Amino acid sequence: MVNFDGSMSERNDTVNFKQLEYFAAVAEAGSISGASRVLHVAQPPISRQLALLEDELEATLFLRTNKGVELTEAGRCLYQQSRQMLQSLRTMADSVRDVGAGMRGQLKVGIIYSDVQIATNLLKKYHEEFPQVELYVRMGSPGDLLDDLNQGELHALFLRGQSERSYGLRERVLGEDPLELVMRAGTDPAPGQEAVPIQALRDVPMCLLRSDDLWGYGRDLLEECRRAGFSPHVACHCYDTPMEMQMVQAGFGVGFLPRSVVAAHPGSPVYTKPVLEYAAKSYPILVWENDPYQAGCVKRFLELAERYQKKQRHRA
Amino acid sequence: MVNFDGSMSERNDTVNFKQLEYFAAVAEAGSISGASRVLHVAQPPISRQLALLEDELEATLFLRTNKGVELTEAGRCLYQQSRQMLQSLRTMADSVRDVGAGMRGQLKVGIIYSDVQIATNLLKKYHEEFPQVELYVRMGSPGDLLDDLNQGELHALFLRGQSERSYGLRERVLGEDPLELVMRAGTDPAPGQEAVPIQALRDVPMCLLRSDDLWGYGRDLLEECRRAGFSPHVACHCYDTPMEMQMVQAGFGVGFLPRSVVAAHPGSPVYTKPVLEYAAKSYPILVWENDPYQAGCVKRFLELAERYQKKQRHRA
DNA sequence: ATTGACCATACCTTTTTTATATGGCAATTA
DNA sequence: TAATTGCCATATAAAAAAGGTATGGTCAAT
Repeated sequence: MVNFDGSMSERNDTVNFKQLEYFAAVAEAGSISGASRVLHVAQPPISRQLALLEDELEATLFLRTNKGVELTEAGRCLYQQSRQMLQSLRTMADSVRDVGAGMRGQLKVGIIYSDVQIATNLLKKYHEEFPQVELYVRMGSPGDLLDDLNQGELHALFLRGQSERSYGLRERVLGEDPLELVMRAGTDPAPGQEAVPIQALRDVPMCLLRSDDLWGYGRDLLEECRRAGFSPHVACHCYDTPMEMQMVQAGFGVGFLPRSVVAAHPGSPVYTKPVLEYAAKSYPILVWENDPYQAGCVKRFLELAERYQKKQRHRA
Repeated sequence: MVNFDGSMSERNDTVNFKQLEYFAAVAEAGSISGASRVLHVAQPPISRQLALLEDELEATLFLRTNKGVELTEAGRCLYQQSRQMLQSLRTMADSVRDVGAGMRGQLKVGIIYSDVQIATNLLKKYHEEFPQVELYVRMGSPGDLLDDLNQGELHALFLRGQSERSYGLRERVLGEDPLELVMRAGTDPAPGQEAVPIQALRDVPMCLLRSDDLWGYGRDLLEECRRAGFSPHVACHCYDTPMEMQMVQAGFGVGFLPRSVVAAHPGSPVYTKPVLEYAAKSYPILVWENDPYQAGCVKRFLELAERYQKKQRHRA
């Protein structure tokens, strides 16, 4: 059949994967009828698709003999390449499926210093379940991390919340952690005692997180002191938690931090004591964007966090 | 539509090339309707193929918004890979087309020493016209080369034929070359003369190709000498032409070779003279298998050889 | 409130693919 | 020599897939 413009009326405008599959099966079976048995497809369709492929490629791919077919040079050239191609097609499909299911992908989380322990615990569990997901972790101040979250550079943050305080985002409380005074021998305001009476802080220099960021652990303590009739001297305003630890350790004064932060430094000369009259708590929370369409691996991570929290609650 | 076993009745069993093309177009256009304008296909079919692809890959590839679509993580994963895939599919098709047309592939030829010049001339022309074909050339004795040809390790041979002698294969005479005596000053049987009378060979030692191979150039000369009433002394039977050249040059005796072989060594002390009464000729021939199905590049080469021969004939 | 741009669905038509039936060819077998 | 067998190609009708048109829903901008 020839069109009025002289061109053959084959409307097969590009090579089809099905044709490549048939072709490869024929090449491997050594005959069309053999391939038809393998593919569970009748012989004529394969014959036809092969002919279409040959038309499309303007080359004879097989020598037809009376006991099968044999690859020509062009056929061998196609066979080598089509095997790779079919292979990478399957690989591609699998990897997309994995990404869709959250088995593969990228998970980017931000962590504040106080949450390093709980975050790494949770991420460890996550990694055991989804080892193919690439983890990106960064540490920073709550403000910086929230900026990155808003710009979509991070998927979730480990922060601290004051009970029900909210960031206008989705969040989940992961646990609780008493806030305690941090000190070392020599700066202990109540040596030998289990807890420190708040009045003992009256003339003690303090090292606190600056409270002009989102909030520092010290702000509520200072307010509590004012209610108790005095305003302690803040010897040092720290921009971050590890620095506060260092200053306390260096003897600048008494700090005020979640107990777990100090507990994470076994062997350190620094230790904590509660304030006798003031049982404040800090809540590690996981914060994420209120995106109705999260990447699969982020979903899986948030689900894991939910299970984790449920378990913690039952334990308590 | 759900089958009785609970599975969805989608019969789309593998990713389709067309689906990838549509997908890539949508990703690039940023909207389905945009892609439909680019592809000259209505919007609903693209929408449908996209849905099929998403079903097949068990992943949402695009976020549908009211002003277009946006790639999800799985979509980005697919896009990166599908671009490469589409690209290499086209490359593959082109390369197969090239092989089919004889523009690309492998051409393996065997050459006997006497034919080096004519062979390299012809191969040079071929290479200029088909620079992408990889050439494989080997030199050897006619017997070895014919073995390789029969085993399919070589596509064509440059040999010498005695006028109408045949190898049971296809062959084409490429030219003609007078057979002459080879000598140097000191072994010249007729110094100062243009041609050597055959009787002058009576007591001259000769260096000839051994004649137990397919045939040596010397065999017919020896017969001619016997007809002339004498049998010359063969000082040295040479297994190959270059060795004969060396022996002649070393002064072992007089050789008998195609003139062009000696002419290819300008500056050599060796030169040729015809036998006065005996004007034998050697014919460079191209020999190939009588294969009804030659690789494209071999066909092109044989066609070139035909044109070359025609031109030579016209010239003569 | 209306319009416009977009995507999804329903439905019908066209194209493509498949399966069945059949014929030709070459090699093996009776 | 004739028959059989296994192979591929072609013709044709049925099934499947893809395309086109019409239409409805949603959201944002007018």
